[in-house]
Amino acid sequence: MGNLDLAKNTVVGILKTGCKAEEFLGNTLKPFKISLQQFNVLRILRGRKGIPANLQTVQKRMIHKMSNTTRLIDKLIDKKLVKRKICKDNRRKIEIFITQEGLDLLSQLDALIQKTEAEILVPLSLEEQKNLRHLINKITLSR
Amino acid sequence: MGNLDLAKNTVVGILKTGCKAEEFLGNTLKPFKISLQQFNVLRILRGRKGIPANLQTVQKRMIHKMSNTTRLIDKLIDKKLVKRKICKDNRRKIEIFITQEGLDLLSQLDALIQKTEAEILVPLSLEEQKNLRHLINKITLSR
DNA sequence: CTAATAGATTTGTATAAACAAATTTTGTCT
DNA sequence: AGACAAAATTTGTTTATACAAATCTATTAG
Repeated sequence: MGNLDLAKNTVVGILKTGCKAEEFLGNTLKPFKISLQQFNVLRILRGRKGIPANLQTVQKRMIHKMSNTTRLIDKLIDKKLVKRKICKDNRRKIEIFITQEGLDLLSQLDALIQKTEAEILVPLSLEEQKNLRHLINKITLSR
Repeated sequence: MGNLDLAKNTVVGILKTGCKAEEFLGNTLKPFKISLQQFNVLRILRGRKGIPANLQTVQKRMIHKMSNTTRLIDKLIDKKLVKRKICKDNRRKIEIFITQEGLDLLSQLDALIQKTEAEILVPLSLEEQKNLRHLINKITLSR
């Protein structure tokens, strides 16, 4: 393959791969009635191990930078997967926690998601996966 | 970097890179009031060089597999960038063409998009870009 | 302490997408 | 030709997203 349209082909490939990953992960999550974005927020909150997060913190770590995190959290609260808590003491910004129900759901999903990730990457050897991760990190970490 | 969470990190990286590309391209297109998906459909139609496409054909080549291509095309028709044509002769499926206005818009966008693609890939050398394209193709072409 | 300001969060509204069902078209068989 | 089955397209409805404006919180200056 030549490199006449290298950048174009590469970018289109990036988009397609992203779509494929979203599709696969979305399908895995569908039976559990949560979206990929909601799932990622849950994982962010779990990663904080009890330390509360405010909206801003969550937003910064989100993969999909959407303009409206409030409503996404609202959805998770409706599903009892997340709690909003207001510290009356210092009236700080609202703090967000994952509930036990949320943690349970995540631990149920962990294996399934891992399987899906493997499915997405099955065309690549371990060496190739490392290589891909390295190249991709160069792109995403260069903000 | 270890490979304990290799698959997970790689997939998250894929998602992030995809989002970054969508963001950059979307921002480039914003002043022109068309979405990335609409832009890609226009490019698909241009690529057919006058040969009409039916919905199915377009849908198959689309990067973002969405459930409703009809309305996306409707939007493009509203903007006069695309035409729907019905061959009365054989009553075939509806055929879709890009208009001159659509072609003009694309040729206006070509340079800008090329610049944006370069921007996205700027952290990578040419060799790395080729490498990335190769790895990514393995993933997307393995359906 | 109060006002002003900047930053964070929420709300309102318009637009787009997902999903399912209905309609239309195409191909095949009798 | 007519009827059925399969595929393609459209439409209705619900849900999610984008964007802008409004509200609220905390911080700083007077």
